Amino acid sequence: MNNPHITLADILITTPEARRSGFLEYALRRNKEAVPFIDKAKALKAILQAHTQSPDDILSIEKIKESLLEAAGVSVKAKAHLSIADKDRLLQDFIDKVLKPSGSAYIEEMVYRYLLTSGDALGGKMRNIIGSIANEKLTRFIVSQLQICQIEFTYTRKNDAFTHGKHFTIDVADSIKAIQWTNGQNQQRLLVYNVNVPQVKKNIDIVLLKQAVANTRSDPLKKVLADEKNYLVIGELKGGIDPAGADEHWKTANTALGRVRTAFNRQLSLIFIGAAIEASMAQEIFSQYQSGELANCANLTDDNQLASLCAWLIEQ
Amino acid sequence: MNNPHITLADILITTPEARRSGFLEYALRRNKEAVPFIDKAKALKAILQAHTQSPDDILSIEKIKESLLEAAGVSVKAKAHLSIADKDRLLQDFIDKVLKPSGSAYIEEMVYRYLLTSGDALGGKMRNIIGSIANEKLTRFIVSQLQICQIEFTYTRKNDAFTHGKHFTIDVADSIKAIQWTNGQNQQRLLVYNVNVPQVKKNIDIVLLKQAVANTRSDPLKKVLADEKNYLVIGELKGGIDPAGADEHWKTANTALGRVRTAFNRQLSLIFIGAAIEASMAQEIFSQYQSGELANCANLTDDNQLASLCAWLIEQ
DNA sequence: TAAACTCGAGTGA
DNA sequence: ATCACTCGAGTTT
Repeated sequence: MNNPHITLADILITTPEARRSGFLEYALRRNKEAVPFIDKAKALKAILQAHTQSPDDILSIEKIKESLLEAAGVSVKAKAHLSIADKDRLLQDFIDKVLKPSGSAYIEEMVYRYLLTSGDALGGKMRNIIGSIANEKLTRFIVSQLQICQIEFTYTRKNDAFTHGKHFTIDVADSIKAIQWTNGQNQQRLLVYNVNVPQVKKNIDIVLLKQAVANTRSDPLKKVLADEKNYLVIGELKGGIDPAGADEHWKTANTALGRVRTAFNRQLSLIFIGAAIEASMAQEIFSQYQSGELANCANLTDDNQLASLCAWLIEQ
Repeated sequence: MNNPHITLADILITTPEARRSGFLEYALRRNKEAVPFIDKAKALKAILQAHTQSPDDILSIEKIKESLLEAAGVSVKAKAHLSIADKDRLLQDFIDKVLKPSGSAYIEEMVYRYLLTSGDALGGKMRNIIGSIANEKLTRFIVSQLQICQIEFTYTRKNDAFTHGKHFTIDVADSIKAIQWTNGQNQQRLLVYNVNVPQVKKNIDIVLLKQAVANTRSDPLKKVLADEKNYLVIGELKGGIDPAGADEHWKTANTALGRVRTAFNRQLSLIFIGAAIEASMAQEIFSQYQSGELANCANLTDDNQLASLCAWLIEQ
């Protein structure tokens, strides 16, 4: 029982207040992220007003072809899977069946449709942002623990060389790829985020290794990752606050952790950190924690739980 | 090896052509579903034009308060988790920081923002539709098998009484909740979709039982579901075509199936049907199929695989 | 209401 | 290009 704050399953459950606060932050951030999408829609409108008199003119403006496709309901993701013929058909259908019947309102119709697709895109973007905010919060707590314990550390953004921890500021926390330190027993420790673990051929959110590397560019790190003896901790982090997604994403995490258990011949510590934890999954998580299948766990919205987990992590 | 079409893992992999076709269908359907969202935006614009002269007038129009909140970036889902104070704050911020600075373009700004949120909503709606289309396809293949085998069956839409299969038409396939028949060995069979299995306290996509019920209203069905001896097959169905979601959703399905294995004291047949199957997960699925952990499996986009699975299913 | 279902919009390695 | 990560927009029971 490595986390003194996890004494029973119910403690893991996310409070309504944490949920409220999470959704509020989400709405505020979403409004900020909406601006460029709104701007692009306005720019599209301006181009259409300046360069078209009727729907038939639209196809001839090369620079808005992609926007036209998006207005026709095709996401950037979907585009990659469609053939040229599919896209041409969708465009022509869109012009004939949607824009032309709108008469003189064809510009408004196209911009409105474009915004619908943009809204879906904004939603996708937000989901990624929420994930990296969770990562950032974990980083802040780990760094705080290192500082409290007066452990010197280095960190790297992207795949650059390591910078001394004394240069660490809150504004770099969102781009940290790896942190390195020497623990109380004078052992090298390397924490890497979102890295492909070759033993499972899958990316893992949190990986703690017992080797130092000069940088996280492919080769030196790959060599360390290749040897399963170098692994200390592997963890899954789920930053989403939506209770409706809680069990869904825990099921995903659970299979991901199961794959690690199967792939590694030696036992290593597995951890789970989630922001949306509901009663039923709290039982499963706690049960795995009690049996040792999970070495540690925490609710990301509970500072005490998270701090305890980080304190444990840097001591491994 | 219950499915003669599943001879090796790679056969389960979704073809690029099936993917292309899936994304094309998706785009066409999305454009149809977009219409009411576009209409609501136009209606909102009309109300704003008719009843407001400036952003300050908006709050006084009670009937557009929810739309205003959505324009302010709050989804219907998020609304449920926010306090009145949160929502008031978001509304006021939206008016002060977004609409007022737009000057005379405040109506356009509000409608554009509303459309962004609507686009996310449309995306959510589409995801549900894709799921029910998959269910519908499975129903059509099962009914076809029953018809081919000249097995009489009854079906129920929603939770009504059962209707004789001779009344079955393609247009009801999307609302079938359960199908009942008597198999070759004169045994009662009941197939139910999306039903809560009390042994795991979770909903399961596909459940085959060996009891008949008069209707699928709570009580008679609940009694059958309560006794684990009545279960023959439990299955997960994943209708999504996006390869990026394939492993994600297989991981979810895998934990769901794992929960069933753990919860049931007797062995029962577990099956998996997915539309997006990638190489790596195909190996895992096939491996479970070979070991018997999965009794059957199929790629939803492959008619032969699906028909074979359905032929096996109605013989159980 | 609570709980957990639907799945692809992004992203990056 | 390939693969598999981010998570909440809907929905139902």
